[in-house]
Amino acid sequence: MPVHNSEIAAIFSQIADLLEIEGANAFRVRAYRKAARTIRGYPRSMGDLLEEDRDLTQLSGIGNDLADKIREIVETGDLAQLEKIEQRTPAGLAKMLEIKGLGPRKVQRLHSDLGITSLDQLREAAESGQVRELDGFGAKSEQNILKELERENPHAGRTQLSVAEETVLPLVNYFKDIEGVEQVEVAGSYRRRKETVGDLDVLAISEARGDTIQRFTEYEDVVEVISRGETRSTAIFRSGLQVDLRVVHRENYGAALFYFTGSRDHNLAIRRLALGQGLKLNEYGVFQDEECIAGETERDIYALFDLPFIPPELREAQGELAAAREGRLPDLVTLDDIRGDLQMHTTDSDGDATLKEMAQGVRERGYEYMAITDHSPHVAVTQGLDAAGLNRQIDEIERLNDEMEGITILKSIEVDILEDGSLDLPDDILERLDLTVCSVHSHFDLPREKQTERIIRAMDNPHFTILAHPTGRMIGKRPPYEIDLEQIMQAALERGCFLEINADPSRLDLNDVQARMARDMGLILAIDTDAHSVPGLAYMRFGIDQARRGWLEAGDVLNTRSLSDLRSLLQR
DNA sequence: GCCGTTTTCGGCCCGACTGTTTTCAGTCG
Repeated sequence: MPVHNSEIAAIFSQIADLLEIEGANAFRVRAYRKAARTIRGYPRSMGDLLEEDRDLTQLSGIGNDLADKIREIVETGDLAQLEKIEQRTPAGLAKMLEIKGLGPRKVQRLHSDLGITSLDQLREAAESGQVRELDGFGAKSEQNILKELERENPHAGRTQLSVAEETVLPLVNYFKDIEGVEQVEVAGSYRRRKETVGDLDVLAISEARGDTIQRFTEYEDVVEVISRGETRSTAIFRSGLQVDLRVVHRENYGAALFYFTGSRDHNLAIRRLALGQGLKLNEYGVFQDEECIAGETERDIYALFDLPFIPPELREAQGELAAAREGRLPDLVTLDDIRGDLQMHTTDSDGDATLKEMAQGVRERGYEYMAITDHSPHVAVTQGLDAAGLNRQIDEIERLNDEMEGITILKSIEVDILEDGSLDLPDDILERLDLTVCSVHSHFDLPREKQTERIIRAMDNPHFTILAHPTGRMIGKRPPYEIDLEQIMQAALERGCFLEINADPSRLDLNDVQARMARDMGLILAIDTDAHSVPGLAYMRFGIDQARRGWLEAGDVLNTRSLSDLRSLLQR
């Protein structure tokens, strides 16, 4: 059973938590956390890298020590060091860190003074009033612990970007109407357009800071105010999301925006540059001694270090600084570059709108072309099209193409890749199509090698065009199936096939890291909405976000091509 | 535990807010 990167990362995170509770060197703790982040976000499995005899110390934050530990976990599924630590410091203590207000020092005190090792014991101690007697604790912190234990993990997990938008866009509008508020922007991972956000960081320029904070805490969606100071406030919203507001002066706005956009690692890298030049960088600006020498715009800050503006989507400490320094930042794809949408459904299978309604919807978005991709019969619940149904649809598309101006409808199908790698419809009907979008909707649990072979065998079919939602993952709901993506991408390159970034915000598949891997290999990706309704066509922008996070330029995207260029690329 | 245009040793980000204090430690982002 191969060990997943996420499992290795979880072991390192656990070690970091327990070491921190023990009071270990904070930088050692940080090293484990950084390694966990690197491994969790790495596109290929550590096991594969080791099998290829690759040097793991090339990875950011991995030295000889941690490389050995990764090897041990891959080979044995476990790490002896962790078991040793857990003998001293019970694993349950790490769980207590998840309670807001409890950090390593307080958890350590609960353990050493009261012998608490689990959340249940913590609850008992708090209920019996023992906690308030401890040094550094009081009645309020005891109350807080009980309250946090009552919550059913409202903060646990991350929220889909599209869902977070529903909370934050009305808030931004609310601020725009408040007198004295000059500007409002959402920073954090939201601005970096990460597929999920933990909390929301809202930044406002106002000279009436106290008043702005006050209005924030009165906002109709706020159910609980966690903190309220002179420059910032934190509140829980009805959706369960935590929103942090910072109110700053105009002259500090760029520094604050930079600081709160992150990522943390990107900020640290820039801060190191500052330190190297004898400067200090904080959320108020860049300081030479006491004098602020930049801070009003982000551009000013980057310029101070001879760097161009780095788009937020790239600020993940994944080589963007080196690229910026060497003048090879990508010219990222934008929504305006998109000329068509190559996956969508109609009432002929499981869509809500008719073919004509979808065509009108696409035309209104200003695209030149679109592909209709209803399901094939194998996905029985969607009432997919059999050969006869598809033939009828093809005729209708031809009629519509004659009738409608300003849009070209391409004939296509989302055809199932069956367990043995064959496609769900016969070649003589696939031949009539302009392209196919091929996907896995069954047998998700095949072993990795089998699943990979299945998909590559499907690509051997000359009618195979685009591999749709290549990993099958649903954000927060379903993990990706086991495949060797690099091998699949290589196979696609060799056969003139394409992979998709599915723009549905609950899929976003390929993800950012995988999209970048494709780009690095020279593979062209399609960004498709997979819309099942006319409003669903608007999902394109989430796909663009993900593509930008994957460093894609317009040339890396299939559906930025003109129709005639597209047609020639579709010839295998 | 990592890392190196200042370093193979000695650095490793820093300010706001809360609660428990009586001048500050701990937590958070």
